[in-house]
Amino acid sequence: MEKVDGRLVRGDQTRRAVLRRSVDIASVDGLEGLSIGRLATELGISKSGLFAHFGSKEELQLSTIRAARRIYADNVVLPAFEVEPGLGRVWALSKQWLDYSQSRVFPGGCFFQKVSHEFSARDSAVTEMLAAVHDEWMDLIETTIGEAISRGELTGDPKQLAFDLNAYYEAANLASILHNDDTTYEHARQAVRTRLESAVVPGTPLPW
Amino acid sequence: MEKVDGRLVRGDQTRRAVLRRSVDIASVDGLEGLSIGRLATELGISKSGLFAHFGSKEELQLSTIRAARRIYADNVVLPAFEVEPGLGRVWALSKQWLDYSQSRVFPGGCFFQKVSHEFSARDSAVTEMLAAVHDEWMDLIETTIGEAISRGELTGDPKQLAFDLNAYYEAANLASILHNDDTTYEHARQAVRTRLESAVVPGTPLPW
DNA sequence: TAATTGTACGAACGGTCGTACTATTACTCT
DNA sequence: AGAGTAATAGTACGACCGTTCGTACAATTA
Repeated sequence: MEKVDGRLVRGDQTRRAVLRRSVDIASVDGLEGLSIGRLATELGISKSGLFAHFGSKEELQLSTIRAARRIYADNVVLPAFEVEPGLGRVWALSKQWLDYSQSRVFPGGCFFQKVSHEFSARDSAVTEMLAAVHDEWMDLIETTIGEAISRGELTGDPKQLAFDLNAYYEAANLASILHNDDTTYEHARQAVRTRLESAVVPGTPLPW
Repeated sequence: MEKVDGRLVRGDQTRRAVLRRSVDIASVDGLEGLSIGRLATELGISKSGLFAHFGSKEELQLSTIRAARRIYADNVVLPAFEVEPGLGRVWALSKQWLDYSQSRVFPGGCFFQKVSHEFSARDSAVTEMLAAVHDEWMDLIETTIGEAISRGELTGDPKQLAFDLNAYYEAANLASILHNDDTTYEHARQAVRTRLESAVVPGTPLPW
């Protein structure tokens, strides 16, 4: 029971407020650095009241990942999908991703980069969900590239191209946060353009 | 006072044993997940005795980074530097890095990837040291590429090429750990080869 | 031999962690 | 209006955190 007549009931409002704060904290301090007591204090609610919404720390972490996924979809995927399938959409996806990272939709940079590294070497439900999200994302790039290939705008191995593009995104994200300097995004944008040009079918108009 | 007649004294042996374990733990659970109590228990020594060697948690973290840097230098940089400067060395550096990650010199994959993400959005002495190590590493790649350019084996912007190669390394490292599957290293090796071929001066023999 | 230093120890400190229970408040529905 | 339920708060817990302390023993130096 989350909605009544389309209106949010009290509990769900709290839940949303908690998760909105959770994703920001986790993008900076990780999903372990995200502590229930701290979260409650910052939101001005009781620790036990907050805890009751999730039942366990792990469930809070999983819910936080789901919330971050929605924000990610809204800020990266949806805008890119307003562009027609093909090379234009591949470029839009790259542009949206780098803008998403650079504009600090999450204060600590890409949420998923952060927490994926945090849980990468463990074996938990959180790790599994993060691996699934990573898979989902790589599949999405590959599919988008596949559409461009079907339309005769790109050639080559979509998996390889997806790997390369994603690598540029991630590298720019880390370097920019670590050095608090976003000149690296230009390297990434240049890398994307050059890599796409190497795979583009002659005669195809370039979207940048 | 660390050595007597070239022999290690007791305290330094302990210190080394601690750090050898620290880098492994940190590569899996991060530098915050590295707790003094746990470390002491695993090594069978007292918490307070261990603590006395470092004086603070932060100093333990900094020492751990220095220890990891030595291991990194031994396993990645030194082997590559046995190859003559030029394209061959650039390739050797890439190969060594991917082997270093794939062979799990650190059980959690690349130590620096892990902890750099962990501390990237913070502002501490640890963050500064990690940023410095990252800089040092990027400079090393650029210099190595610069040598190949001076010898007329490569063309283009060394900074851009360094960014691209490092991006392939990092992306392969994360994907392989997250999915517990090392097929992604072949994507990385292929990406490195293709990228180098795009910058190689015609007539230069390829080292792979 | 005496004094000093290096190394490691156990115990305890105040804090924070996640979690479990019980009470209290606020809202819905008949 | 009163019962019933959902949401929040209060309190307490055991475990672990980094850190400090006083102490014991061994090795080095005087």
